Amino acid sequence: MANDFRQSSVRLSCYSCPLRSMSHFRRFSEDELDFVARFKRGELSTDAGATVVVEGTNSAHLYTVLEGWGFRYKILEDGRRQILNYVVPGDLVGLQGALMAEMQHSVEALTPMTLCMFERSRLFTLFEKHASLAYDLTWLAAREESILDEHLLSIGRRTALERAAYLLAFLHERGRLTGLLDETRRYVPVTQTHVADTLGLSIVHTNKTLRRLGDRGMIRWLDRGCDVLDVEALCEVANWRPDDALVRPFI
Amino acid sequence: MANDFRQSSVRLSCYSCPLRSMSHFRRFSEDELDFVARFKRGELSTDAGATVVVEGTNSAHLYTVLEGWGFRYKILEDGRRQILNYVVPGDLVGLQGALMAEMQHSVEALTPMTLCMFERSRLFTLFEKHASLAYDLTWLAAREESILDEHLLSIGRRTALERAAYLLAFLHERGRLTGLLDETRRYVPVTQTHVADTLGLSIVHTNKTLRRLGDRGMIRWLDRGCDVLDVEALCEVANWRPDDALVRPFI
DNA sequence: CGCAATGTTGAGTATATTCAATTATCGTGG
DNA sequence: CCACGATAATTGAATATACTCAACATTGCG
Repeated sequence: MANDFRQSSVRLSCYSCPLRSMSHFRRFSEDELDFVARFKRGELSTDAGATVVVEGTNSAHLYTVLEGWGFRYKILEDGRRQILNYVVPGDLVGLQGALMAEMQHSVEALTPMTLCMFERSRLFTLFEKHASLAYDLTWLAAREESILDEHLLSIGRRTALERAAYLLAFLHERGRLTGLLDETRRYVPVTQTHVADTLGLSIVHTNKTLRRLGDRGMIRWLDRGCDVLDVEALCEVANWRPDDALVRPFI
Repeated sequence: MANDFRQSSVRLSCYSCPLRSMSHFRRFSEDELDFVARFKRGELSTDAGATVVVEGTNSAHLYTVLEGWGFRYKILEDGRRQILNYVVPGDLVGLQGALMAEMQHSVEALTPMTLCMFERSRLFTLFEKHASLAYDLTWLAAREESILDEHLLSIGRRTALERAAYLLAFLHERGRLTGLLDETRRYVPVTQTHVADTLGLSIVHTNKTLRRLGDRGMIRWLDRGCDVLDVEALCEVANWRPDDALVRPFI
């Protein structure tokens, strides 16, 4: 439950970064790759359940997710928790802390994770020397913003069933694009408590709502997660279409 | 109700921009100011109720708010609307459209507004020539993200009363920092429908909730808006503290 | 003046929460 | 190996919260 970090034994070189070979991420020039390789300062491996970033602190580091699922959240004083968004390979973790005074949210691993670590103090150099990478950073921030917009629409105006359908379709899509899910691996690793804390519902009502999606054959709930059986149907219920941007930046 | 744009007769020079004299916004170097002055392509003046940006379109422009209040929103096919955030002087409008394929939300004016217009096509030049301004752009995107995080926490996990208190404290704080509100002008220009669509509540329930805040002497509802009488008390109810960052970037 | 938008209120209904109890699964230690 | 506790999922019942419907008051504007 507490922080549980392992020092990775094998360290990946940016030159052979497995994410770069995926069609979903944009190609780098040799120049950009050289810079990022020098920007990188290490790797962080965590167990499932580990807290990677703590609200109110200010880490000297900035991360990119290499492997695994995680989530960002905030809690109120009395313990009420709201999950803000999920992180998957290619996502930045800790940009806020790098730009502002301190982190305004925490990040926890859903599965074992590997993160690529960068020196916060060298971020401004990136802006000075590599406009294209700076542009990508802003792109990533703008995309996070548009995801949060959709989440707000969901929690604020969709019904419980629509919200649940949206969330699972959304997670399935993110997992699919980043190589975490495919035709055979369709297991989204969240508990019903995570779903409840994302949708702004109680666990009991979340359970009943997920059951309804299961009854309609759209998902199959297993222990600590579910298989997404029919993404199209989920999108239909939620009245949502995934963003069809083909390539995305990645630092 | 429809788009209603006026061509401004008097056009402000960036060198005498009224926002720059405010302590809330960071100072520019002469170099930066020169660039922004050339980046600027015009001004947009709108009436209250005008739609400045339409979801699904892709304007050739990017804006900075100079005067007035506005809001960003999304709607579902059947008309359900969710207000995502409010815009005040110094806020960027249309960054998403400038970076991604198209706008994922609309923007509407709450009061008459003046916006400073920039050429989208020249955005990349900003990244190439002015790292400090690019950094500011990313900072603004990250801050928008952290505001949306707080909104999500609010809609997802706060009670109706807490949500309403948070929203009014939040709007009052934003207005105060950007010169829209002060000791004498404390009128926040939103209808109860706007509040409802921001908080994810019905108008009827919003009305009853606002009345409770009024009964406790924290606000006084007027026609199409309210006076915020006791921000401290609102913050207390919401269990929220405004961000105490002193200066912020502004392009 | 009359319409349109906004704000208000009460009543009945629907949705979602809390409380409480039960089952299943997994890993740990005896 | 099995008992045990911890976490997760499930279910029913009572209650609270929020929504819809409907009617009416108020204001500003053409």
